[in-house]
Amino acid sequence: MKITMKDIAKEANVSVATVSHVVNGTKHITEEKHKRIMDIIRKYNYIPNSTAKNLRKKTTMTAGLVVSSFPDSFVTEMVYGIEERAREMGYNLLLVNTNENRDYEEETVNLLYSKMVDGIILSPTSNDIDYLNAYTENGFPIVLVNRSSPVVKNAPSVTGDNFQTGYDATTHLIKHGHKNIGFIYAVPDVSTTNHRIDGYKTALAQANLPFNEDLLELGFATVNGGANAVRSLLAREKDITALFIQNDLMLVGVISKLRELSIKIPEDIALIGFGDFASSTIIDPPITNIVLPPETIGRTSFDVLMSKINNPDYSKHIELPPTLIVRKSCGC
Amino acid sequence: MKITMKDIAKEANVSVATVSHVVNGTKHITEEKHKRIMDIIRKYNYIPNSTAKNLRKKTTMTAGLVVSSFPDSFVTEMVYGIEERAREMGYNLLLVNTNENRDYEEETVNLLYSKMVDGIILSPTSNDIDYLNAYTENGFPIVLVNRSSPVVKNAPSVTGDNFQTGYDATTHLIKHGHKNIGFIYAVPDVSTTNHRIDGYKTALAQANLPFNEDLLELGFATVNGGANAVRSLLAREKDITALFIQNDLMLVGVISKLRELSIKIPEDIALIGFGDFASSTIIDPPITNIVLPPETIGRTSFDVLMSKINNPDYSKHIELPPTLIVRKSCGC
DNA sequence: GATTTACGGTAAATGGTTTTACTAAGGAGG
DNA sequence: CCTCCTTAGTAAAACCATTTACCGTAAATC
Repeated sequence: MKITMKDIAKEANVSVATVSHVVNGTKHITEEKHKRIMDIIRKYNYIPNSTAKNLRKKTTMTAGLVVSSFPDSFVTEMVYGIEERAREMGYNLLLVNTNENRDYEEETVNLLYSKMVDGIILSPTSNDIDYLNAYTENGFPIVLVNRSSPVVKNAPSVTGDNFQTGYDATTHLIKHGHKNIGFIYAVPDVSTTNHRIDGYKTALAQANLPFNEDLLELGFATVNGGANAVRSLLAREKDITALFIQNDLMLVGVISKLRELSIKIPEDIALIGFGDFASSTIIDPPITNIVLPPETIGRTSFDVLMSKINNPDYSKHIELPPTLIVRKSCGC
Repeated sequence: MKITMKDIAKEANVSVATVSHVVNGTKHITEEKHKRIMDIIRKYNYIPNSTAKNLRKKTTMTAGLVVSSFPDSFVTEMVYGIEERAREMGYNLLLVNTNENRDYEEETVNLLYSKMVDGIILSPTSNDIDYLNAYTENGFPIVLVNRSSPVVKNAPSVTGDNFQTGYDATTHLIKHGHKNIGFIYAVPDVSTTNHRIDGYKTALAQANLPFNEDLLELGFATVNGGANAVRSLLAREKDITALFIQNDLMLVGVISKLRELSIKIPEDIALIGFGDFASSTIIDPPITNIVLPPETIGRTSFDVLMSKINNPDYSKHIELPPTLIVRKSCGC
């Protein structure tokens, strides 16, 4: 049978209040009683019941973390950063992966709310998440991470600067003389993709190059997804000389497929990938990537959640800048 | 202000018990009252407080997941499997990464216990975890995953068959004529490493080859860690003709370093890696890996936790077999 | 017609803690 | 000696739900 504060109090011949004060140091208790109580606590290896404590204190020191595409490598690193920062701040994390399912996301937020988490860090499945406003407008702290959404009010966000990401990658390829740049992506209708496409378009426009919608290719975020995407893209658009690929797994598929088709990288088709994964350096040719800092995004988002919890008016949209890591696949 | 069952009851002119019965379907309530109550619940968007519920019911539908080396790719896939299975079973997961810190692991188990999780899935930092027995002997459900430990009683485990992993990889290299096989690993004093070394030794013994302790090299589980490990290993042992590397990041470092030293793979040194990561196929030469199924290990471990929760006597040690994925780096 | 049984509903206890408001006792100051 | 603080300790309320035990009433059974 589980031992409670009441049991300790009884054995020590004091009130539960006194035991509570000893446990939490909320009031000075005479040396003698303090020792007596502590001895009994240790004797029984008493561990206070946080659930009861949470109920009373209306706080759980737990945050919800809702991600949409675990275990994508970017998301994984981000989760790592969030978990680490949470741990440093004495918080625990309730992790849920929605697998890009919007309805399940909504259910999950409900569930986490009912579990009385102190706040939620959410990487939404889509832009269509106005259900969140019911929470945020009531002052429940929610911060958007990685992906943002224009429809939700009163929720700070921490993301990469995806416009700049699309812009920088595209501009770099344009500088190499490319005019027909394929854009391969994995998730439609989310800010990450949309903003990168905006950046892509803007870079083209600034170079007086036309935007061709057919150069955009959606695929699954897997190796095969990448292979299939590049196959159908190349079948449709013969003049492509460069590819900007938004996902590391897809990139592997793309490379396989290009080799299979005896298309040389970067001579025939230049490549820029997204996200710095370890083997980029040892692939032939070494891959040029544009990267955003997932761990920093994660850590920052937790800090923002803390700010939001402590100050309901807190409202910032933080965008972290990308870095282009130039190697050989872009033709440099 | 948060709305409670009491508020609903008041507005509906019924007792809280009745509201509870409507919410949980625990008793039949007349159509008319049922509707009246449900309408009010919807009107206020009432969400029951799980903390109060948990306190009363002594169960939280939440499990603790304590991993030691997130975001290692194997562990990440495993976490994915666990999370997915938990979700399917209506459970939530409290995720904590101990970063190979044994003391923090102990603290964490305490914390999770106090949070009244229904059980814990733990990937321990070391073999030295007898503190766990205080929990398991009291019937608190703990299952060990990925790594097991001989000192903890009454805790089922789900791991890969690491003995076989070490044995199969080594045997394969021996068949290619290799006699001096380096073994590069990242974590000392854990079952995964120890069992693989046992398998390595057994394979050597069966081939009447001597075991040389100096062929074992410990390094950090990073790209640089791999590069450093292979450098110091080769400086010490000139005759090495094959390497078995336990970690994908280290493998990348090893390949970089070997190329830097103009050592050809597999002609000069053959390679077997652990774990199937996507780019294995596009690296030159394609990497031969021995793999264990992290997602299945994860899913299974959650099922085992369910079994343990429902039956305190449940006690199984499940080991999943490895598969050798032969490509070119081993010289095949 | 007497006795069960079923049904709908509720009061109150319960879960384990925190926290407020109060008491009693001892000490200081005048 | 009286008053005023301070201090150590405690009783009880609060947190928000679930669940047991019970109470009428009406229907069913013999």
